[in-house]
Amino acid sequence: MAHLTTSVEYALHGLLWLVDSDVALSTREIAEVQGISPSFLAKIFPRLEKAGIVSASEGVRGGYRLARAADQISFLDVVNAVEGDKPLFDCQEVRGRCALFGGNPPPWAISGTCAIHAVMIQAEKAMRDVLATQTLAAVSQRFSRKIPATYMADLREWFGDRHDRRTSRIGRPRREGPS
Amino acid sequence: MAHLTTSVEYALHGLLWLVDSDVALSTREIAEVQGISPSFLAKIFPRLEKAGIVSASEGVRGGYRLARAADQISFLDVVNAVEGDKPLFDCQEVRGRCALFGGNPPPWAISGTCAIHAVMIQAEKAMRDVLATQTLAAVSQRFSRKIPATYMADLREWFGDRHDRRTSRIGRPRREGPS
DNA sequence: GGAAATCTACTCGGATACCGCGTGTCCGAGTTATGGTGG
DNA sequence: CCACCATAACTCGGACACGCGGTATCCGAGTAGATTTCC
Repeated sequence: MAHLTTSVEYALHGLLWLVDSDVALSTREIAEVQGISPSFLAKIFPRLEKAGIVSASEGVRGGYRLARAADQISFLDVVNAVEGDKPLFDCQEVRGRCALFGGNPPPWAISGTCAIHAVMIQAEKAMRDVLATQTLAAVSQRFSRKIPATYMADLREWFGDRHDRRTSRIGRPRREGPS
Repeated sequence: MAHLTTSVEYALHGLLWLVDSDVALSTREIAEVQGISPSFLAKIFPRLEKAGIVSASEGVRGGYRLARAADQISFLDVVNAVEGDKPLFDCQEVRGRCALFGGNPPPWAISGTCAIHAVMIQAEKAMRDVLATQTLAAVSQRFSRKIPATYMADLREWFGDRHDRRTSRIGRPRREGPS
């Protein structure tokens, strides 16, 4: 398992579907069009909503939309929302455990940040800076440049069919018994 | 658990003890002076040796020394040695799983690197670049500036006592039976 | 025809299981230096 | 006096247990929208 988890990857891929969509998409739709687990994606999106990245609408034809413009959503926003800005390195404070201190480390040994920790913080900041510069809009644009027109049409059809099938069964009570 | 693990932290702290040492230090000594698990540290140092960061000498008074100058050992070297340059992000290739492809993604969809993956690679590179700039010598120097002279003397005594006790018992067969 | 009931699909939240990996311990094998022992 | 042996401490390597957290599934509760039913 890497530090940037699969959850983040699924969230980002899912969000890209919302960039150009004018209707709300349910987690099930997003999951199934990508061939990933609907149950798992349904656990990720609430975190994005709590972070204000997407807004949810309930009920039939409910789903998620982007809560703000795609160029205002950075990769860092998504990572923090899904993982809760988990640190890259958690210092065990080895400094203060030196045998000579006997459990009572002197102030000079534990003041400030650990020299090793400081390097790691710097490395983490460099990583996060890169994530902060990349937005959903930029990546979406970069990606849509590769897509052939026929694929776009097929996608529209796929979502259209799904949408029709969804609403056509709403509210129709069962005529007869089970099976 | 973070991406830069406790093993890396222990390795770095351990290596710092070797920077200014003219004798080889055993993993047990290094672990006990720092108050960490000797068994665990003994599992980490062989990796550093395999990577050519330290050199081991066997037998009594054996132990580890730095295999090259401390300013030629970067944090990145240590991280790679201990963790085996585990990627920050492992792409699940969601691109090719789109439902429209039906298991056979077209070449345009899976050629090149995934747009999301590319961002992560860039972020990882930024992190590794920082780690590559920091050397053991630099951090050791930064740290030794904080250490009072009395502490240095105490340390020398601690290692001296240990060394004497170690050699004074070598080769002396038990005079009497157990206990 | 309009209001209420019904049904469906959705989001939300929690409970649960699985599994890989990092942490930590333990033990046996092989190696080296030291000091005692026997020729 | 010298060669040999026993001992202690070390590295090396693997086996093993433990626990945490990420992945993944399932289910119940509450909600919104469309249709049918009833007055």
